[in-house]
Amino acid sequence: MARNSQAARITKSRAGIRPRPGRTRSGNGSVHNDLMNDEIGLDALAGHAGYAVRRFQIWIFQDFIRTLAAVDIRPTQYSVMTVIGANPGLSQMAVAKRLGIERARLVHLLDSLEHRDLVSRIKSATDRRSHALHLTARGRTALAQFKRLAAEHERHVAEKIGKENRERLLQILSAFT
Amino acid sequence: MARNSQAARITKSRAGIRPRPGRTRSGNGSVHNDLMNDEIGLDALAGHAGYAVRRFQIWIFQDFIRTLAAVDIRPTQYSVMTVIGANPGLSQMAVAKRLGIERARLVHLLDSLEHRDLVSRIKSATDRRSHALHLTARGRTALAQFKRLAAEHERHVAEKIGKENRERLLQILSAFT
DNA sequence: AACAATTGTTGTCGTCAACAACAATCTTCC
DNA sequence: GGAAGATTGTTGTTGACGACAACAATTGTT
Repeated sequence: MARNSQAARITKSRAGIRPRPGRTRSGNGSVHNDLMNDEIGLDALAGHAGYAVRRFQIWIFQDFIRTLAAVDIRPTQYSVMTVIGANPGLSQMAVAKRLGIERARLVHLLDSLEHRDLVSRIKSATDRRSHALHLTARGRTALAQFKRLAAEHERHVAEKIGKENRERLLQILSAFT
Repeated sequence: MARNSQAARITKSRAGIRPRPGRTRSGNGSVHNDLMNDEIGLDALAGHAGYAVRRFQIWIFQDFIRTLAAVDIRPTQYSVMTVIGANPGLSQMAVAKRLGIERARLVHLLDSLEHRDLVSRIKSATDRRSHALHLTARGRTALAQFKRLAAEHERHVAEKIGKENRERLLQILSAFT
């Protein structure tokens, strides 16, 4: 169903992070080509945190998606289930704020998870505007498996950048978690 | 022109990274609410590199966009101009590979930059399929200003996570640059 | 010369962030 | 107590972005 196909697509294009140019400059023998080696860079792109972070984020998400492809769970879905699992009864607003998701977006995410019988929206008795979010029984056992796979993904990260570097990175970015 | 309005939009919604919940759980007094404090978390979301990186990446891009809003340049546009500026004459394929962008996407990016007279596509004489990419005179002076603003953005990053942490992070992620 | 590969281009699809508008439902304040 | 304002979930739109597929023009290979 539409996401499986995408997961499959991503699984296909895989290997090292970026298809670093096997050969770089095409046949153009135009101006200013002082660097006759094969690397393009040395460019001023190094030293830009945003660029490195973006590339890393793409890599890490692709690995997450690939590692959890069998259960068809994407990072955002995982984070939603994790938060609900740890704090049953939260409203959609609360979950959205916690995860920095827009409540508009959460609607579709929950629709999907609810259709898969992983999460249930229970009408709150005290505030009839809001829904209390809970994992279903199936959702709870499923989440346990998701967490095992997520842990495997984290091991991939550690392999990629080093165990200590991963921990240092988590520490540096702890303010954003 | 369509992007200015978006930059303005982003500029508006601003402050600390995330609107951390002032009040958390809504009025629902439902099941399992063992934690009576105001924080939702303590959840298992800590320890997940991908989540922290995603949040950080969002923050850093928003700051970049905001800092360069006056010149209406987004991160991807900046990276394209930087690579072309450092390696004049590159083909679109070469730039796409270097930046991990699809060549299909680069077409629109270059269309935009070319319309703004920042970049020019010059038909290669040696390979008539490809275009040699160059900055225009206007593009060169513009890029110099962009780089000054980008440096200001980097200072924001350093303020946010600490100067040493920023450098450590750049070092950890250097493989992805 | 025939066939395969590459380059730029166009177009489609799905994800995602940001907004706006709306009905139903609290909350506040007079 | 009731009007005015705020909040919650929902629907829909826009734009940036990554992944793909198909195509014409051109180059490379055999």
